[in-house]
Amino acid sequence: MAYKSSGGQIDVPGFFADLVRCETRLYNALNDLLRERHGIVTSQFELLRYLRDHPGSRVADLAAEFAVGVGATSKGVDRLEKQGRVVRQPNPSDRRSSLLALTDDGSRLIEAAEETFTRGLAELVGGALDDASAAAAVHTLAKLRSELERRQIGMPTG
Amino acid sequence: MAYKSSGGQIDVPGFFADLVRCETRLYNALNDLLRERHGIVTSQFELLRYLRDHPGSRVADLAAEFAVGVGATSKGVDRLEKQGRVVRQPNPSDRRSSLLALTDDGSRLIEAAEETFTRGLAELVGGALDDASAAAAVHTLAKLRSELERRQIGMPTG
DNA sequence: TTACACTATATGCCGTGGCATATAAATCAA
DNA sequence: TTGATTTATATGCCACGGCATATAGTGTAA
Repeated sequence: MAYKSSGGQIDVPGFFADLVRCETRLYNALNDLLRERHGIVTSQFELLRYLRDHPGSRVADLAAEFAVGVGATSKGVDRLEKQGRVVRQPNPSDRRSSLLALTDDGSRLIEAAEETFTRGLAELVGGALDDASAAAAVHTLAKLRSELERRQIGMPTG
Repeated sequence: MAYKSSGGQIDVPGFFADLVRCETRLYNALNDLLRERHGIVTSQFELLRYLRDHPGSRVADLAAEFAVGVGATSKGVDRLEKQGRVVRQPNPSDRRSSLLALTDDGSRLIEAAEETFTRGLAELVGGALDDASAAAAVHTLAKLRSELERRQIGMPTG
């Protein structure tokens, strides 16, 4: 296990490897669950959930939140719009952009999918977050995230 | 920040969101660094490093390590082989598979790239892993990873 | 108003991964 | 040994993201 190196210093590459492997496996497993029961994948789940919680967002807002390129985000919205789950509404104060919102169908979908997501994730993570270190781990990851966001690290070009 | 919910229980969905966002941004930033200086991306870096540390691995070993489909892994090896960084050697005990190894060029590349990777990552993560919670976070993530691997969670179909 | 820079989004081409399938080889049953 | 099953990898088609570029709209300065 990647924990500490001999000197007691943190093994940062080992931490990164663990981070990536956990993310990959959880994402894959949640994809399977959500695809089977609701016909969406995790990235779409996250996008829909964000729109539910932040109606009227623009493409650029989604791109910044998820650290994904604006072009890719636009295409992702296209797909959800084509499926009738999201609508682009004209932005009265800037005609270059649209304000995004869920359709009724999208709203129903996200409510059902969130149930699947929350339960599934809890089961996947299981007891691994129950020990004394877990709260500290959650705190550290939140801190790392906000530092990366503050420094705008890892934002794709377009 | 996703830390704890009001009841003191861990906010697992919040933890997952932070995990994914950290992974995305770090991966993106490391892609930029490695692409600019060595012409590879992070997934290729990880594959080359694994082959350096586990020479004679097969495609299936890489797929299991990275929780990536076997087909995708095969294609990834194709690309690195085409670039002259990896070779497929006949497996004397099973002619269906090949034993993979780095070329001299691949060896030189991974040594140089590891320097970039390690320094870059340390700089990206910065002080976010220096506080008292950090060791606990590293420990928790390692534990979660080994649990997911033990339960074979998130392994793609093919 | 007109010209020019800037911004927000959309689109095209490419690389990469998932999944289904094909193929070859190994293993097993008889 | 032969035929059936399983295993390991490779390949084809599709979904999706990065990056470069195109297009439309905004803001600014003359």
